[in-house]
Amino acid sequence: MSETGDELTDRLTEVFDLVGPLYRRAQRKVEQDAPIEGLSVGVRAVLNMLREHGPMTVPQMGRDQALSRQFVQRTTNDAAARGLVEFVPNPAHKKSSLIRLTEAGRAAITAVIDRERAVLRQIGGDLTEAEITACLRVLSRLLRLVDDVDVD
Amino acid sequence: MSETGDELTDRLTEVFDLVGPLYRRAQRKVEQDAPIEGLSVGVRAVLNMLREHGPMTVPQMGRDQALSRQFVQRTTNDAAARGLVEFVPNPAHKKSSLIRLTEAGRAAITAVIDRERAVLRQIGGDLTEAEITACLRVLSRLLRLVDDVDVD
DNA sequence: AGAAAATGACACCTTGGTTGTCATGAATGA
DNA sequence: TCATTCATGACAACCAAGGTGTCATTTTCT
Repeated sequence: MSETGDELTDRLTEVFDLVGPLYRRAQRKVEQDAPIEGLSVGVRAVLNMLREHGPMTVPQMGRDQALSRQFVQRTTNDAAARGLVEFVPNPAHKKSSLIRLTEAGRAAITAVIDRERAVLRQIGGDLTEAEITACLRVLSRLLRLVDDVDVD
Repeated sequence: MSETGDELTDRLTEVFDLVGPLYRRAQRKVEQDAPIEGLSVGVRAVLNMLREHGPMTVPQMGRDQALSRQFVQRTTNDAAARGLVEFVPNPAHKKSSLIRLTEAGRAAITAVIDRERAVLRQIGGDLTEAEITACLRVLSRLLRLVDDVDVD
């Protein structure tokens, strides 16, 4: 094993290696948990964005999550077909309407999030505020690093 | 937004929300970076496991990364076809051979990792050892939490 | 007003990853 | 020891996440 760099870099690599398994297992966990509401991970992501940021347009969501515009579009249309979101006229843009959560959509995403939070809470006690803050900072930095990949 | 829980849980949710985009963008970054060596993310993962743990069997790798046995098998066969890994007889198990990096395989994965490390190093300076340690701890906890999902 | 960019619709494709089945080789317990 | 059960590998079918390409319409910019 060549000693090319500093210790920190090694540790960062470890972080990266953790993200993969975590993402995959979490995804399975979610889709194994969510079928009651029938939300795919895509729909879940859209609903969650709307829940946090309020109404947004499709391209906005795509940029926000580094997903292709078309993918978000499809997902959004799907969510709309299920009555989870609705298109409201965008004063600033005739063609590109704002996407807003319906009551059903809000109920669905809230239920999912609450269930996830319940699970998260079980382990939260063991971790300190500072640790989580640090984690967020590290992940944000990593995210910003790979952020220049532009899609669409 | 219902105030159902503690602050910590909220922050953990944030962590989770960061893992998704990070995984996706990193994956794209890797596959956009790695084509020189021609490694898919699957092959990359296999080679990296072998690089860190030494020779292992396919099922071992699957369990380690929470991937289905068959997926790892396919990926491994692919890697073998490209001469990146080789099957060495397993004294403890006639049917299940150990998978070992070839010289070419080691060279390939080393090159990839080194390039990644170079990128990582750019931002490493901004983060402290303690922060990364905390991040690793948090992610590990999360990983353990969703760990009971068994595949295959 | 005209050119360039943004949006939506639609179709196609790639690929990461799983599931199922079957045959064979390994472990286990009566 | 033998029968049963479990682990492994091969092969195929399948699914879903997500991207790409194209075209028509709408917006924006100069």
